[in-house]
Amino acid sequence: MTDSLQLTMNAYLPLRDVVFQTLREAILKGEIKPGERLMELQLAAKLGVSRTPIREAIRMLEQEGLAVTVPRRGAEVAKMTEKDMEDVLVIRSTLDRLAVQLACDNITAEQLGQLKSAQKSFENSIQAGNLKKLAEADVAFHDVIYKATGNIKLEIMLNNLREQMYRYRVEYLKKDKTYPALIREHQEIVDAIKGKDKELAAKVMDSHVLNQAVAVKNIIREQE
Amino acid sequence: MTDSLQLTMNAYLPLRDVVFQTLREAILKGEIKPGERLMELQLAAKLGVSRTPIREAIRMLEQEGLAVTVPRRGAEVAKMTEKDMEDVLVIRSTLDRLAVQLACDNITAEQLGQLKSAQKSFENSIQAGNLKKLAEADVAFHDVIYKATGNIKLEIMLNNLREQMYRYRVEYLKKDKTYPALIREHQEIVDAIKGKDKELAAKVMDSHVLNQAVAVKNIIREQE
DNA sequence: AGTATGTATATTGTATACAAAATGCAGGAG
DNA sequence: CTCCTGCATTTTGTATACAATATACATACT
Repeated sequence: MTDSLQLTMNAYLPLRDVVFQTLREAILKGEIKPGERLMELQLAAKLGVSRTPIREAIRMLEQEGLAVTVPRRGAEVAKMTEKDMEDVLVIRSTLDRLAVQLACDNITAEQLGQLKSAQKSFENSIQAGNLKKLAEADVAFHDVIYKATGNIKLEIMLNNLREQMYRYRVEYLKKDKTYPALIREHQEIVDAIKGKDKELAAKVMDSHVLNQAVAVKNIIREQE
Repeated sequence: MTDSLQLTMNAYLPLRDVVFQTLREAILKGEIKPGERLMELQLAAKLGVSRTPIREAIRMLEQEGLAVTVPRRGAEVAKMTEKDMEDVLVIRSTLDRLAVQLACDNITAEQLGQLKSAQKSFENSIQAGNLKKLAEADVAFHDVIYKATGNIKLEIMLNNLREQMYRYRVEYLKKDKTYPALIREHQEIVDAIKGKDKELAAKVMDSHVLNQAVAVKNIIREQE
């Protein structure tokens, strides 16, 4: 784990929420690794709070699938096996298809603009070789689509599913050099949504997600 | 709320888990109603534990979508609007289709047997006019299918989605007298799975879920 | 009468204290 | 040398104490 996890004491949010966000970020960025233990006293000391908000944050991480706890032994960052990832990908591919189809129906002009600019920023990040920006732009791209569905529960679920892959996906973006393919796929998605062609959109999104499956599973296999 | 919520002090589970299960049950059964506040001190007194496990249980309920909390005001049982229910149903219908198709591929002989006996018990409950048993049999029926997918994450998600409808669904089972249709639908699903006809299974499951949509939404509309 | 303000009370937020279980290690028996 | 046992330490589980905020009601002012 990084030595100094720091709380960004923003607004007047309950500490549990701040702790939750902090730990979540740290896990997703890989600063705390799968299998690493989440010890309350240690975290409390590191973050300068008491155990209570730490414990509540852990309960929340648990329900998000980012942590696993064994009674009387405590929590650790959830590991994902290849099978887990496969399971998640099957679900995600199904729901992503649904999402993009709903987006075809419900997307607003403003959101379409956001989608295009996310796509632009994705391309730029690749040219600039900026991986952090690249990942962010990719998240933004899909976020616009999720929001455009008009189905908040779906948005939350898809964000959660994406989250579970994210740690591994960052590695994949580093390794996989088929960026042109990614750009093309994104562009096809934009076009399909713009043309409100639900069938096409679903098809393209499906292969977009499935393309990642192989790569991400390779990453996991290496780690096992 | 019921006056005496009681803890079933089973094994040596952490209290937070016992509290969580207890509250969850109470919410699903309608013993604690949507919009009702979940006050820590009150619940702690009622269940004979301190506030700490109550708080942790609430954090878990929150992530399951069964409770909503406003900082500095506390938690209450989540209300569902008609729109919420529509959103959930869209997702559930998609994932139920997926589930039944996966089940066609992966179901074991034993599970097929369980499916048939769940179906039997469903019919018997209707004849006996036992609503509690009826609801349980229905849950069991779908549970077998979820388990048969071999995709644990999917199983968890579908259980969660079902859970969110459950409170309203109980009412619907009381009102809606189209039991023969339900039996027929279940039988069609069993047959499709037995014949490993994925297309048919998906189609039947889809209409099965969608049939409930109208009824459940009516219940909600009445309550609003 | 209506609004504003202050105060009491209820309730959540956070920290800490104490209890119980798990873990690791040392020392001894075989 | 290996395995078992028991103690010390760590860590979680639960309860409680204290702080801060929100809520409700009463009172005063316009």
